[in-house]
Amino acid sequence: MEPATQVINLAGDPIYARVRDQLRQEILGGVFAAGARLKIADLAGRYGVSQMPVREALQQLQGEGLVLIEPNKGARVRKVDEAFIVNVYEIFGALEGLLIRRATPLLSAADLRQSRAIEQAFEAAGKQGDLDGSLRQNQLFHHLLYQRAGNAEALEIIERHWGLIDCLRRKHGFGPRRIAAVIDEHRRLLRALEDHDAKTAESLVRDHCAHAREDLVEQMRE
Amino acid sequence: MEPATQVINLAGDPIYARVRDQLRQEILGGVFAAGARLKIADLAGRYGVSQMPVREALQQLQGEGLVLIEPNKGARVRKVDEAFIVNVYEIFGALEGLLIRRATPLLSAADLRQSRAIEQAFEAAGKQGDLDGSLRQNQLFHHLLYQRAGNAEALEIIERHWGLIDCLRRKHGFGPRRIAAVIDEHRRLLRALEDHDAKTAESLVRDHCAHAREDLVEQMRE
DNA sequence: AAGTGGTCTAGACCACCTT
DNA sequence: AGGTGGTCTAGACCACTTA
Repeated sequence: MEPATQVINLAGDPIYARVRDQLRQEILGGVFAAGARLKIADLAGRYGVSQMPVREALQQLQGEGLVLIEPNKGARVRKVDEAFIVNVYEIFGALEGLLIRRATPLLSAADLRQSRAIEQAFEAAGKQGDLDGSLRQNQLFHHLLYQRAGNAEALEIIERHWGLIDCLRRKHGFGPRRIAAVIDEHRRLLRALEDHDAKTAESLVRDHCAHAREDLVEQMRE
Repeated sequence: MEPATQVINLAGDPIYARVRDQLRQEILGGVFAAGARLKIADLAGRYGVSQMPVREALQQLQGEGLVLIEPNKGARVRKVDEAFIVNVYEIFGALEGLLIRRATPLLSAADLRQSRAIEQAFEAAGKQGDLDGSLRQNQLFHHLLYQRAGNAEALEIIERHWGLIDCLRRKHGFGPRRIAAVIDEHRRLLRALEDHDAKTAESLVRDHCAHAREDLVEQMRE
């Protein structure tokens, strides 16, 4: 437990953010068993910080669904198994479907042009096997479109869980044919958006989420 | 600003919970203007507590969408206007629709019996004009059904926003014919559930959310 | 260059569980 | 009653903004 990886404050962002990010990675990496107690004092010692930033990090991870806090009782690791991934992707499907449906009639020609540009950057990164670039461009692509729906609250919920899924993706990667499939799905989505066909766009996005989930679950099984 | 309502710790629950609940009520009650800075030191003084519980309360209210925090910048009140209410109810519609669809095939005879019993308690409270009882039974009714979907993460997101909507309901009440309409919608939902008709149940729940939103927005306009 | 206000630390306090 | 561990306080620290 004590071979702690010290948290160093290189950049100017708060310590609780670093603790949160590292703790997320360690939970997803299996350092803490499912259901294990996360004792604040232990974590504070482990990361070389005091208790408060740890508390804040735990609260934020609870918002992502990774951790469960009971008042006056403490925090536990929530099990990140297939059921959990399925749940998160079900939320994605429902909310991203909603957002794309609302966004479709509101997209300007400039929005569509920018989406195409980002999609091309995604394709370039994908073809080079640049996992990090792929994830970044992919998020940009979806974020731009969903933003136009004008539902900041729904977008926030999605983005809160996105970091978690990205973390798993970085660990497990994509399946051999998944990148090509994503490109195809993105292109079809762009076509539906250009036609202002909200219904098709919604069902494409829902399928997109379902396929992403299937691929991630499959990668995690290996 | 300083005629503070002291937070007293009557029961055994944490101070941050009380600060959170009172701050929520005050934000929704219009004590803090939309977009106003929420300075931690001010709030700490106002409630007679130190800064940390205020920070925690703000974090949780951010999870509900009521407050926006920027690291190293502070917290602001998010405007609770019609657009915000619409956004929250859109999230409800998407997620509750998902949960009832998943729950329908899994409901046991005992579940349905219990739902009917809660629904009858709701009707009794409604007919007596017991607003508090109505809200409580209504939440119990939905919670029981959604729980069976087995998506704890989605349920948590819904419940996190429920307190906020309840707070608005307590303030503005229901429209003259809304209680009767809710009873009708609940009964139709129960019938669909008994028929294990997930598709109908989902569309009933989505409509239910839309109608609830329309009524609340109308009540708030007065 | 000082001021404002968010963030962090150390330690006290207190709720809950065990004996 | 004692222990464990979550919660709270007071004040120091530091990031960001004004001039």
